[in-house]
Amino acid sequence: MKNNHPDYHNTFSIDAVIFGFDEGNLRVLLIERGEEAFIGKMALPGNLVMEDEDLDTGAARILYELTGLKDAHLEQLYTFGDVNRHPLGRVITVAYYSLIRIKKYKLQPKISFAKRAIWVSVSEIPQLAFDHNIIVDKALDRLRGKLRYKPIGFELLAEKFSLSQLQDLYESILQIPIDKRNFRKKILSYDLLVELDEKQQGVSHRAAKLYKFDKKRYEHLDKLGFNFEL
Amino acid sequence: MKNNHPDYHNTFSIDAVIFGFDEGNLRVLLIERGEEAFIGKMALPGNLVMEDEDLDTGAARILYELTGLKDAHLEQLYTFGDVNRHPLGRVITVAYYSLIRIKKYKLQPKISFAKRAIWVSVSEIPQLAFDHNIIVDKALDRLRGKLRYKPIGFELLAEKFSLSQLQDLYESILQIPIDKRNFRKKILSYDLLVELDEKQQGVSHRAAKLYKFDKKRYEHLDKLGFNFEL
DNA sequence: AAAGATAGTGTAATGTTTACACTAAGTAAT
DNA sequence: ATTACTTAGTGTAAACATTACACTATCTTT
Repeated sequence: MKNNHPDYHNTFSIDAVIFGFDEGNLRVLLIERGEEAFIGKMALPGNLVMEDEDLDTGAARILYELTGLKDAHLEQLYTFGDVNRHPLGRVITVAYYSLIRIKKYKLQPKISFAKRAIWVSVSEIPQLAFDHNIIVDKALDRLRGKLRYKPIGFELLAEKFSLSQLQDLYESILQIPIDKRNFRKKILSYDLLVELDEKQQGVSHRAAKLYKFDKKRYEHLDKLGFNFEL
Repeated sequence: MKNNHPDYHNTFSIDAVIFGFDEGNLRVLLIERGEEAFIGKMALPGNLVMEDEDLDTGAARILYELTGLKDAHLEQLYTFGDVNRHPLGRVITVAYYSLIRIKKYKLQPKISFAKRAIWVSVSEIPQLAFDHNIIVDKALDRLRGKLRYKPIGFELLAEKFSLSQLQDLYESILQIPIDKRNFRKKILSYDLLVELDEKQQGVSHRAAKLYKFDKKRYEHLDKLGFNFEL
């Protein structure tokens, strides 16, 4: 079962782990594969890289073709290169990951390589093609690690959010309870949130104030050596 | 200059950034290349991966062949895949890094691909072949980041070391001054160092007590959710 | 008007980090 | 054997950060 397919000789691919957050659930973007190997199985969006294409460029292209997503800020995660990870030959894959706002995008595969693209809660991920379950686990580890010391949670929320929504995100991704007063005190102390003149709409209880993340200010402080930590 | 060499068609390589520490200097292991491209230039130890070889296995093999080093604990760093990073064709490279005790190993290339292997202080790294300066910079960033929240400094020191040597290592890699009393208080508070019944030998001043790192205990605490931080 | 739901708020106790300077032990030179 | 030199080794008080903890405010629904 090794190196026996002409198109899969000594070549490389990209797979993307795209996280979203929705109704208190962390979700991953999966496609249903429309081609061999693993036709019909769920998998991460991924495909072969072209020969005249930088890795980062290829990652953006492949994500767009398979899901319709554009402009996600992809970061490299890890490279998986076990000899037998692909049944049709030697393919190493460079995994990327990204955090996006689910509602900002409409999923729509551009090529039949993906039959459809869907958001799946991380607690309900099925058995995936290739070693993709391992890749998702690695991405989850990275996300959890990074969430504690970089202000990246905002990328998963709507632009305007309440402090409770933010706390809910941290609690649900890190799987720890957080004290409400201490959470607010700490997150506000960094002075990275801008309080808006606006409240939640359409909730059947007291509406919360909305905030947005001051990215400019964070980047400024970051350069000065400031360290975020939740 | 692209994809015009039959051996370099759509293929991948591994490069290793091996750090050592010596006389207050952080050093990187470099080879002098004995083959094209960049013959005669200094470069990271690196070579093409074989088709029937896992990445991790290939990394260990290549490091051994080019430097004589065995059993270094290699960790994946990042994958570099710009189209034009290699002048003879499309080669993506998976970079690995490792921290080792310089004195534990004798450098001795096993194949002529490397004319010689030497330790170079990070402050004196020349212009290297390919994009290897960028790879070294990335490894340095990773090392500095990791040093703060994982007890990895010990891998660079002799098995038995004094607290001053350890402090010197932190100060010199992180390029910050550290208060001696606070440093000792903190590092000892983790209870990860075993005080030995032994002192420094052959120094022309008061000899320091020697310690060793209790790796077993660290791994145990790590599993329980303990977080090291300097 | 009452019940239900979530938002929003302060303080005291505990633990951590920081800043800071002298004595102890050994070697080398006279 | 005394002195000078070099690095090892040590404690405390003040500032700061973290934790634990419970009630009132605001809005909607009935």
